[in-house]
Amino acid sequence: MPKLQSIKGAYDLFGSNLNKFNQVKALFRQYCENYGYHEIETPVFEDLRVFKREGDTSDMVNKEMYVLGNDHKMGLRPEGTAGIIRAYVEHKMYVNEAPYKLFYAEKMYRKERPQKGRQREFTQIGVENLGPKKAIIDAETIALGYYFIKLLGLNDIEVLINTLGDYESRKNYTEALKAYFGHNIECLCDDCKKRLHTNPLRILDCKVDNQNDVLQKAPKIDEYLTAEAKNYFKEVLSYLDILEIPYKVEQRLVRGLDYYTDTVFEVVSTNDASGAQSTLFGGGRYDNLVEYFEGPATSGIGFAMGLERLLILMEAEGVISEDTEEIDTYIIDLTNSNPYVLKVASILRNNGFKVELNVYDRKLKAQFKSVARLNAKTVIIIGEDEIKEATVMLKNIETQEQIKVNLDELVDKLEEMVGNDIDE
RNA sequence: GCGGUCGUGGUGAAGUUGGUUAACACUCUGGAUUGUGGCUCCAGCAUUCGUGGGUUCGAGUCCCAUCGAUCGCCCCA
Repeated sequence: MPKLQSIKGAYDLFGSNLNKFNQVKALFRQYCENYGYHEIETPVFEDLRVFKREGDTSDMVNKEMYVLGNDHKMGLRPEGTAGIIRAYVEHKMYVNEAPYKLFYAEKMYRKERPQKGRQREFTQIGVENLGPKKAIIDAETIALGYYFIKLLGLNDIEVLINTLGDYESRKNYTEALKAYFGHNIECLCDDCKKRLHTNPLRILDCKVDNQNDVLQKAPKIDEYLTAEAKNYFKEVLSYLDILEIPYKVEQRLVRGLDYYTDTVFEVVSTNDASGAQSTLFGGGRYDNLVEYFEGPATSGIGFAMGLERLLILMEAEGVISEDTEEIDTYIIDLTNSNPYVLKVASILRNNGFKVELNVYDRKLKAQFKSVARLNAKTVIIIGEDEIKEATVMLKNIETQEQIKVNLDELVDKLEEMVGNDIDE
């Protein structure tokens, strides 16, 4: 049997790392609830058609999805939105008052080459806001993500925003680009020649061809936007101004998913620590997704944030609070496992105290080492004498004060000691 | 999916042009006259160098494969 290890791009999470994960998740849950969002969990695997829709050109769905089942009809979710919309329609959540707001913190799967800030199994925390389209909601959603990152203490971030117009605008624009670049294909780099077929909008964002004259003169999205779409976008921006959220309108910003319409946004890190994966969260509005799942015409907007990337940055910017774990008391046992010791521990634990007890035959000194390691606020020492008298030696680590207490008043005494510590 | 770099114990790591017992530090375990620690001192802890194969009298050190990590491309969270 060879030594087994975790699968490429999938990682074990434990100890202080898991702790940090849970801290950020807890904060996110709380913050989402401030905005009236409710948590949802959907299955990690779904019918392939949930993720892969007709005409979908994205790599994420076509190349990077883990396909499951003997008949290859299921897939591991590469993103959260599709599954949630499926659930939204399946359970007719649209009967609730709009907007209906959902958030999630779940694992996603994408078969890419692992890299810093990019794993095959990773965690996304995100939101979906379903209901009639309204500019104020777009701004509110961006605000939720932006302020959450600020709440974590992160500073080196930038908000990029753009509009794709409605579904028709986007389609027309894509066609126009295909035609335009098709005529000028010789001027493009090799990558862009490929992009012409896969994702023409991406050409606009090419680093190689950036200064290329052909690129500079390419058709602009503006020309394909309806007046309505333009006004909508303006309105979104005005709300962001009011909220004092700094943003940069990035005409070339295109998201990888095909379902986006109107507002799209991306928050990137400007910190070097994020390496080649600088996007912290991205999202946008989608007008047709609910209908795709046979639900009533409903718009939606959401974003997803990479939790692992968030933590890389928090580490780099030094904003992670290392919370020191402490326990209320450590029970030192000098008797070699007399049942009395276990009974005392049990009584205290049932009264809400965090208690650890010595279970091995160890010298007093070794046991005191555990006291320090576990960050115990108090120590309880039990030897033959204490058992005989049904008492316990209780010591306050901070003040060094030590008293003998009867078993029946131990809970109160400990409460006093531990309680005092908290007040100070 | 493509290209570059790397892979030594729980951790950080040293290991010369291949040559007997794999440095050092932290952690951990035990001890320093038998009921009071966090300091100090002493001792112990990798049959083995990601894994498999090859070259060689001899490989952690060279070659191949494989797995993994990492950086860039691509893509995206």
